[in-house]
Amino acid sequence: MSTSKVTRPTMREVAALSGTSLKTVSRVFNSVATVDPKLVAKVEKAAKKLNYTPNMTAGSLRRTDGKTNTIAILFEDISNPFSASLHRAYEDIARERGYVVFAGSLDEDPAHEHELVKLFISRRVDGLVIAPSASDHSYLKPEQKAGVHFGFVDRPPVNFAADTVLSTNREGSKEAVAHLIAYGHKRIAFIGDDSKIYTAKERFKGYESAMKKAGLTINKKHLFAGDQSEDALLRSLKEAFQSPNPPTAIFTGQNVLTLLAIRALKELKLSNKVALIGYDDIPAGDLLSPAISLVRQDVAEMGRRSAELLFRRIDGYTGPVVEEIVPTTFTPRGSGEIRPSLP
Amino acid sequence: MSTSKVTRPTMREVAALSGTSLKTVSRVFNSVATVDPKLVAKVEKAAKKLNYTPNMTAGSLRRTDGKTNTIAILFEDISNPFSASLHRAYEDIARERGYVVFAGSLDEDPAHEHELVKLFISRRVDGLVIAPSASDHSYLKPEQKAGVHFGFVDRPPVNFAADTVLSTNREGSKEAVAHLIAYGHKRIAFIGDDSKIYTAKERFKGYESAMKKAGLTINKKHLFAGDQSEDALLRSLKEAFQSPNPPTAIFTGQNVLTLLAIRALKELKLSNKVALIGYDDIPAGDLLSPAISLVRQDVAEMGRRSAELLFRRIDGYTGPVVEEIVPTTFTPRGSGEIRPSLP
DNA sequence: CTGAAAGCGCTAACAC
DNA sequence: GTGTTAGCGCTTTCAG
Repeated sequence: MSTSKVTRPTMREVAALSGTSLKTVSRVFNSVATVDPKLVAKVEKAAKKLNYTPNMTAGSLRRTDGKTNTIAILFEDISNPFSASLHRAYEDIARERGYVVFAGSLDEDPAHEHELVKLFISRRVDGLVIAPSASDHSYLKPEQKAGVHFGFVDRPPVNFAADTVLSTNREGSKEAVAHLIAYGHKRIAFIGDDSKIYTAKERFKGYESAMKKAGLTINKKHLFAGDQSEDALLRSLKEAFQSPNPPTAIFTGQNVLTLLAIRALKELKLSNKVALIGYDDIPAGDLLSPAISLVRQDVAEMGRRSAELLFRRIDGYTGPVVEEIVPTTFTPRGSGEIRPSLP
Repeated sequence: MSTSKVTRPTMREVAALSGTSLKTVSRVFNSVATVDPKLVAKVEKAAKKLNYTPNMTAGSLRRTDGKTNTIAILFEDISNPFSASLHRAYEDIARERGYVVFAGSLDEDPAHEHELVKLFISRRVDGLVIAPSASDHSYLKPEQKAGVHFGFVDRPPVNFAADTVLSTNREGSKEAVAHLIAYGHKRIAFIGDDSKIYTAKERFKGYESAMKKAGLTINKKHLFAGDQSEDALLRSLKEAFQSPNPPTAIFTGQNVLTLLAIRALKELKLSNKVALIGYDDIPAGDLLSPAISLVRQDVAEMGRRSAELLFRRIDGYTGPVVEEIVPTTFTPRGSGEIRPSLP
């Protein structure tokens, strides 16, 4: 299979056809004001005739600032709703500035992260936002020194300094669990992600701290890790509810786990008996019976803030690194307001 | 705000430090087998010391095939689950080949489409996949002639020829509506997107054809367009159900509209009285009461097929343009199996 | 206000 | 096997 060569007109050809010089064409396409309108017209006519499109990559190669007007975002999985919403926020801000955005999925794999960062840097992106899976980011230091701008979102970097946007993981979780306690619950189960993940750790700490503050002891049998298979988790959840002194409420540390808990309660016919609050929004959560009470993150705002911090760096700002915290909102909708039905 | 200059080592510097030539360094980084292992080691050592990263954009500028190892995808809204799933499918196939992907949202705006296409072409992407909002794609012809490869997904191009992947919009809708009819429904409402959109038109045709085949007349008062505000649609839906001879079933032509219908039925307390089938998957659809019957598209498969077609072109294939159709699956789950409760 | 020459970082072509 | 020279399409610099 022969590989078809791309043939495109160059500025030189536009210059030749319009009877001007290469540099004049360059000026026209860069909107330099001091070009004779007559020449502008000639150039534009020739460009149109040849269907000329400037080659930005060639331009940025020679340009003093070296900018490619390109950023990259690296998320756990670009197809999950959280990542997809973030992505859109970056796109919107990028577009305002004529920037274009690369996206890649990390799948919780540090090797993956390294590889993608390298790939994007070899394309000379101006900035890179990461919701990291690697647990050490010192490998980015030379890149940062070389002028690449970094930002972190959802999870902070380790051994590395860059602007970061997080949400109130711990406080939001604490508030939710305190809410359950206020409704009379004493045996509250926690389902969390792999505790290696920053957000999972923080959310657990929130749960722990609310329990401690209320003088409640945590039953280790009521702690579930989401790093096992769905089936296994579903099974052990059901088991817990069929044991003596079962939990009367559940707090889930992430949206996929919330869906899992809903499924388990539904199968056990306990949906209206056991209270449930989930961290993170789930689609159609208000249409379920009962409607699901949630700790919601303002994902769009996180993206916007993070994008703005990144572009500020790209624009040359060299002030100290900042960490911004976007507040979560507790949204009672029914499932979190069920009172304990067991002693 | 001064713009910080990016300073990166070049092949020339690596050559100098390693005591070899520019070309040897190039060979090492392109894994040319015929380089003396001793020189390879020297080059690699120097590269590491300088933290050298090859500049792919400079490389593709000079390279004969001109490839940038970059593709772009243009979807309605990258944050919606359909687009996000497609996106992931392209990413996975792109990654296998060292390709990287740009993504952009069109927001049903042809001007937007033009602008983004231009932006991506100026970055010299090797291929471009569009789920189009423009109604005329003849503007792409010169680009195609110049060597850019195009693909279409979800909706076909107009006045333009390129590989296209669609799903069985019409047949899938027809099957769903026939299913409702088989359950005894005669007054079936249709909620569809703006009829300017290809998929909306096709899905309506499927509905129409099932109704016709069963000898049923379509009541225009039971046809709803999704191009109005959510509130307005919700209001007119409720009105229809409070009029004489209300619909006993609903078929919705898209996932957002399905959610809207669920909400309306819930507010009217008709969830268990009126049948509902939606086109497209909705998250947590199996957790609702009743669980929602759906016409599901195999989004990942659509993405995969489309990506493969695109890369085949990028690899030099010049055969005739193809249109591939990915079948939908009707999934009964409860809401579509409710029998008419009214005469 | 316009243009000619140089060169961004790399690969192609051809020498050695 | 290795190095030299030219040049991809553009912007910069500087002379006119």
